[in-house]
Amino acid sequence: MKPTISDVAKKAGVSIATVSRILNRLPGYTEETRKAVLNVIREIGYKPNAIARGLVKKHTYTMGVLLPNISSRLASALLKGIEDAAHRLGYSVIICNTDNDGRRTVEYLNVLAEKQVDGIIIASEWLKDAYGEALLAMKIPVVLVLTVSYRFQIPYIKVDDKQAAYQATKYLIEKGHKEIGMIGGSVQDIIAGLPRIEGYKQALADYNLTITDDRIAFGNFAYESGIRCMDELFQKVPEITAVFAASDEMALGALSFAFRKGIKVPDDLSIIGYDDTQDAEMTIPPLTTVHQPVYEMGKKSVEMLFSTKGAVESIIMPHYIVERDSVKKIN
Amino acid sequence: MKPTISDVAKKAGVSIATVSRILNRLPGYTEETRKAVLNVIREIGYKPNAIARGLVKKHTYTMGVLLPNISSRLASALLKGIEDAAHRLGYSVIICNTDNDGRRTVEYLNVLAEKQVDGIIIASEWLKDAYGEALLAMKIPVVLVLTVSYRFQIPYIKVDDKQAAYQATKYLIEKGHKEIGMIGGSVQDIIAGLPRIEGYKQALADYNLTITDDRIAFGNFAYESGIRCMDELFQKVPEITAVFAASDEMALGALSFAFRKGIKVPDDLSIIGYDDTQDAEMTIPPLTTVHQPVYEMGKKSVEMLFSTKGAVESIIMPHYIVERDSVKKIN
DNA sequence: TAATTTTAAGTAAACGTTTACGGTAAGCGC
DNA sequence: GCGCTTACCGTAAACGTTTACTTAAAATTA
Repeated sequence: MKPTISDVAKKAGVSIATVSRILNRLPGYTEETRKAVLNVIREIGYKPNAIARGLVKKHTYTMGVLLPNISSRLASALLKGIEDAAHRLGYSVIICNTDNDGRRTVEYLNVLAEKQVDGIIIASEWLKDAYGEALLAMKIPVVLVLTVSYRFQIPYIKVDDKQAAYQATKYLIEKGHKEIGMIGGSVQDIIAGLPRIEGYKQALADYNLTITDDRIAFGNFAYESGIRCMDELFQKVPEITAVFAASDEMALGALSFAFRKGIKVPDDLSIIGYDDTQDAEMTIPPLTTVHQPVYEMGKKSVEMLFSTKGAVESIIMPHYIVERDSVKKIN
Repeated sequence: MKPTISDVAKKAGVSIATVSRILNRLPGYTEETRKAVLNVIREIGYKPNAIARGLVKKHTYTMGVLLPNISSRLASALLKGIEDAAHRLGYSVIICNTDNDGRRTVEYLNVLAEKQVDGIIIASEWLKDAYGEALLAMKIPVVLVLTVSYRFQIPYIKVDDKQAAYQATKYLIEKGHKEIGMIGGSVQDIIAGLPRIEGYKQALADYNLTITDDRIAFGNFAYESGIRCMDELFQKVPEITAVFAASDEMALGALSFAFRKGIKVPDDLSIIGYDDTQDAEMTIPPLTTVHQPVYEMGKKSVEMLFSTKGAVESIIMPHYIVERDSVKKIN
C-alpha cells in the first residue's frame, strides 16, 4: 500500500495535523519537527493524495478542454498554449475530443462535472443549448476560444473573422486582382463560415468588383475539400486570378490541385489562406495567409479561466497577414 | 451548493446507501423506490462526485500521457488514438507536454502520482532512470509508445525502426539509385536516431553501395533542420540522386530546399520520408514515405495499459512504404 | 403455522486529507 | 506568583462516496 499521511505521522511521532500543516506551509511547528517530518516523508516516499485533498478543498487543479478534433493543426497549437499556461498555474488538463458529436460532447461535459474540474475551455465549437445549460449547472468558469455564443453569456476569445477575411480579400485586391474566388466554410457555420464569406463579399463590394455565387465554393475546412473546391471554382469561373481560402488546409488543397493541373502558384494563380498553421510555411511555395495567434489564444484562455479579478471580458485578438510567396502582384 | 447523495436520500426518504446501490446497479431495492430515487435525482440535478468515489474505490478512471511535444503531427495522431481508446474504456486523459525537459517531466510524474491516475503512457521519450524509478514507485501500469527502455522492463509498442529504415533505403536502391544520402536524427538518440541510420547503412552495405559520413546529415527531426541538412548534403555530395529522411518533417524541409534551388523532385532528386504524418500526402509532390500506424499505436497502447489479462507483451507494429510521387525510377 | 431463507433497507466505518477548536507549556509583564 | 498571550501540537469533524454489517419484513419451505 502507498504510504499515507498517517504513516508519516506515526513514524515521525507527531499527529497528522502537524504533517498536514508542514506540507501546506501553515504555521504551528518548530523547525526541528519540520525537518524530522520531512525526513520521514523522503524516507518512506510519501506523496500526498490529491484526490483526498480535492474532496475537502473542493478544488482539483484540473481543467477540461473540449475540441472537435485534437489532431488538427489548429487544435495542436491551441492545445499547446493551453497546456503551457495551465502547467504554469498548476493545473492539469483533460482533453476531450468531441468529434463534433453532440452525444459525445454531453458525455464529456458529464464526466468533467463528475470529476469536479475547476474550469472548462471549449474551442472551435458551436455551443448548443444543451451544452450551455449543462455548463451553467456546473457553476464553474468557462471560456470559449475560436467561437462565441450569443445565447449564453460566456467570455470568449477570438479574432474578428469578418474583418480578417475582409483584409485578406483587400490584400488580393491591392495586389491588382479583380477576379477573386473564395473557398469558404458552410454558411450554416456562424462562427468560421459565414463571417469570412461576409468579409470577402464586403471587400469585393467596397472595391466594386464582381460578386457571384459561382465565385464561392463551399468546403469543410479540410484538405480534400480544398482540392474539390478549387476544381469547382476553375470549372465555373476560369478567369479568376486569385482565391481566398477560409483555412490553410483548404489553401493547401487548392495548391495541390493547381500543381496537378500545371497551374503555377503564384504566377498563374494567387492563393491566400487563413489561420497560419504550422504547415503554411512549409508549403511550396510558402503560403501567404492571415495569422491567428492561436497559441497565445490558448494561453490567454486559461489565464481568463482562472483570473482572480471579478468579471472577465471577452477578447478580440489581433490578426495580421503574413506575406509569403503564394500571392503575386498583377496589373 | 451542488446536491450530494444525501440530498437525494433525504428528499427521496431513503438512506444514502440505497441511493448508492441504485446508482451502482447493485441489488437491494424495489423497482418502486428505484424510480422514485431516479426522479429525485433528475429533479434536483444530482451528479455523483467522482472525487469522493475515487477516494474510496482507489480508482480514478483517469490516465496520463507524457509527450515531448503535443503539437507535432506525430503526437497529434497518437493522441487521437489514445483519446479515442481511453474514451471508449471510460477513462479521461491528462496531457503532459514535457518539452523534452527533465525537470518538467518529473513534475508531471509527481502530479500524476498525486492525482492517483490509473495508468501512464509515455511517448517518444527516452526513459531516464529518474523517470523509471518514479514510475516504479507508483505501482501503476505504464506503457511506452514509439520508444523503449532497456533498463526498465516496461511494455512498449513501436515499429522496428532499423528494419523500416532498411526497407526505405532498399526501396530507393531498387528504384535504381546508387548515390543515396540520408537526413538522420542524432546518433545519441537511441530510439529514433541511431537505428534508422543503422538500417540505412546496412541496406547500402548489402547492395555494395558507397557509404560515407558525408552522405549523412544530422538534423533534429524538425522542418528547419531538414532544410539545413539538404543544403549540407548537396554541398558535400552533389552527386546524390536520392535521400532518405528520418522524418516526414525533415523530408518537407528537403523538399522546400530543393524547390528553392530549382531542383526538381522527383526528376532531379528522389526523397523518401518516415512516419507518414498527415502532411505527407499534402506536399507537392506528395511524399513517398514509410508508414507508421501511429493512430493504431495510440489505441493499442491504452488497451495494453488497461488489459485485464496478466502480463502484457510488447508489440512491434507493422510498417510499410506508401508510394506517392517523390521518388523516381532511374537507370 | 412455524422455521427458514430471501429481500429491502438502514447504520456506520472507511477512504486520506484539511481545519476548527481545544489544550498545554512557555514566555512575559506586573 | 498570577494572569495573559503566544507557540506548538493533538483531537475530531468534515468532505461525498462505497460497503460490510445489521435488521426487519416478506417470501418460501416444511
